[in-house]
Amino acid sequence: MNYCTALEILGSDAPTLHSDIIRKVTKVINNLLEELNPNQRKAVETVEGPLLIVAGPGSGKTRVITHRIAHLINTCGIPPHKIAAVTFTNKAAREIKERLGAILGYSASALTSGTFHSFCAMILRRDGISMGLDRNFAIYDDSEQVDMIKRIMAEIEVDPKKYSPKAIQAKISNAKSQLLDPEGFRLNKTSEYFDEIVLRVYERYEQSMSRSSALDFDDLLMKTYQLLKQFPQIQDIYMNRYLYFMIDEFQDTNIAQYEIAKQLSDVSRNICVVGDPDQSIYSWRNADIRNILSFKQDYPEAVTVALEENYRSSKTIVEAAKNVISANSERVEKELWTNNKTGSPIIAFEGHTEIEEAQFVTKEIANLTHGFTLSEGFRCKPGDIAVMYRVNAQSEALEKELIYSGIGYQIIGGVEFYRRQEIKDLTAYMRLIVNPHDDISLNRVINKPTRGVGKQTMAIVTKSAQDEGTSLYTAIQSLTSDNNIPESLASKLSSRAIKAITNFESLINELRSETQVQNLVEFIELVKEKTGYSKYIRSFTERREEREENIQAYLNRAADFIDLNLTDAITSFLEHISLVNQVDGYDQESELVTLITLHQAKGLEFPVVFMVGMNEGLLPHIRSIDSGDPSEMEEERRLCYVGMTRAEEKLYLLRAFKRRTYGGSYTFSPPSPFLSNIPADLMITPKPESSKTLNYSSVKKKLNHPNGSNIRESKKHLTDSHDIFNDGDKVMHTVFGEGRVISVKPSGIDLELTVAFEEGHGIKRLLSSIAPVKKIR
DNA sequence: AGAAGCTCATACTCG
DNA sequence: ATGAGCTTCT
Repeated sequence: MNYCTALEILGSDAPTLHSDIIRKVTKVINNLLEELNPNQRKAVETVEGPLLIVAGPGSGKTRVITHRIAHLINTCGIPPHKIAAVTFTNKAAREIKERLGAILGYSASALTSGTFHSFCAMILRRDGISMGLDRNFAIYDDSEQVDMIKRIMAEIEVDPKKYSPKAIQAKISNAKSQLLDPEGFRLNKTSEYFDEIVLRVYERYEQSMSRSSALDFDDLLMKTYQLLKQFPQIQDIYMNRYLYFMIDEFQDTNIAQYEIAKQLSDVSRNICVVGDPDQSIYSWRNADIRNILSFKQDYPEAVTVALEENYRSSKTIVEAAKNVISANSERVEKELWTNNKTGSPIIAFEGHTEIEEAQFVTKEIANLTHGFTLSEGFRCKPGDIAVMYRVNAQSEALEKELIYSGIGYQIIGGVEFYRRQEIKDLTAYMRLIVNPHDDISLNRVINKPTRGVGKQTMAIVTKSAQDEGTSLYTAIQSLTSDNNIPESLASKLSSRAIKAITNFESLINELRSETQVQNLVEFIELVKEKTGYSKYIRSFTERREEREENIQAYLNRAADFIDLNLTDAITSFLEHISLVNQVDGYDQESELVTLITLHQAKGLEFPVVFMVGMNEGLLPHIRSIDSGDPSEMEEERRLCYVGMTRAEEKLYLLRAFKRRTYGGSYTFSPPSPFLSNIPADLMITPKPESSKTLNYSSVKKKLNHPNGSNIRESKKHLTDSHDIFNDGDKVMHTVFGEGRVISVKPSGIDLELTVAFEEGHGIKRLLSSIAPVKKIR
């Protein structure tokens, strides 16, 4: 391998800066020089027959996967197109291809790599027609699934207040993940009445989805399974196509995914699964950890290789993470060790509120990137730092502080781009053009902008579609055709309404037969104009710029598909919209601090990791606590483990003494119980400085006036002559012992203190003049 | 038909 | 705090 080859491999995204080139090339060459340890080598060289690789965090899993594929191609002479590697994210798939290219010296584009969902979508677009699927099927995400369920509940008169549509969606999704169609669900359901309701909805749901030529995420899997099962000749094609099948993140696959993998490797039995039970964090998405046990049963001859040496993290971090995960009881004991140096201690800090927590993060980031830090000598770039949290809402306080301090960040997820209103609207138009029977999309845009198609009209159209068992589009067609019989539902429509829906029908048909424009971007522009959506957006006063920016960003993304012919471009673009996930947007080369949820952080690594919200109620999340299900608590612990093991050199575990729940009041927030599993000698706790609390309104001021003065307000709760009590003060009560002040508010001439006491005394309200309470330290 | 205003439940992790 | 979904007003 020389520089020239390396540059070729870097291909289209080749950096322009010389130093960047040197850095990238050095990286590529280093990959080649990487040595495999004996177990890694065994995993790479075991190519025939079933193989289970149990890979701890940072144990070189991706390296093993790519080297194994390279070994198959280079040493065993297997053509790349005979190999499939299924990963958890599209990003991971891309990474495998890139790294493989670096090893091989040429791009192995013939290799099939992607997520299960994209892999299945491909199979269904190609061969689903055998089972009656429309080639142009729409893919519904969970919110569209819920929309559909609500429609059905209205139709069969089930009260959505009594039975939550979301809960029904979850049940249906769960059934599908286990390959249970409505009949299968009927045989497996409990005797609870709720299950009876779910069954009724499920049956009708399937009909409506089919009328809309739509598949949900679970359908992509279940229909693929059914297709391969019902049509052995199709299974044959794929079975012989993929002689080597690899699954990454196996601990987070569901039953349907595993069954498909088995179908595809039925002949060769060359199935290699890679996973770590300790990093299983998606059971709520129906991932089934039992797949690992099933694998051993289904393939008794399977070779198991354990990768236990961690190359990623310091001894301190590995030790701490091990102690946290060891407290799980539903767990197979597993080794994890590292030869890395001890490194710096974990830094634990409790902020007074989440704002102070965020301030600590911000200040520490500034220190780290400028060379002055709590642990001496450590320096890094903003791009080396990630801040991780349990729920997206936690990013708010962080963002405000980061903006305030002028630190650039990239946020992964949040309100996902493709889930924004205007983006969904435009996408609905695009989908409707490809597949006019898509009821959910039609419903979404038929009156956006307003076209005189109101609730009344849609109720009649819907009724007609239900009566005839057709899509809304078909119903509109028949209601607007000349030869409808007088006593039909059409007679209930005013001539104005008939005209309105006729116009919409022609609009869609016109766009469907559009042949003037040649590329996707021009086409979307055309759709925007012809549907009146452009004008509609301009008519907004609220968030107008943001909406327009979003649409511009949409067009920019569409530009990636500009080289394809229009039909292919639309299909690929829509597929992309449905199947990309949030982590796919993560830019590894970015020089910005990364804000990310713990779930999304799986598979990533950073020199410096801040985990914020190490509080009971957040991690573990209150829902898992409330569920009373011990296995949910264990999953929260695994989530904590995943977060900790992302860190290479420095790990911060931060919490807040009290947190704002939502919008309103603050609640006392105990430390996460997981913290107590970390040996004290691995952690240091910096003393909080005399803190000035930056409140939100001052940040807002700052944001609105970027050149305005640096207003930092300190929040004082006390103005009169009593003893000074502030939020966060430690106090001693003669009966309840030590506690901490949560809030202080005036009560007449007195002060009412809300104090959280230790040792089970809980939260008490006290009057400062009466209660035997004294400030300590 | 459609906008404005109201109440009410809802508030995690996501391909 | 926010939005879905309902009611009322124009």
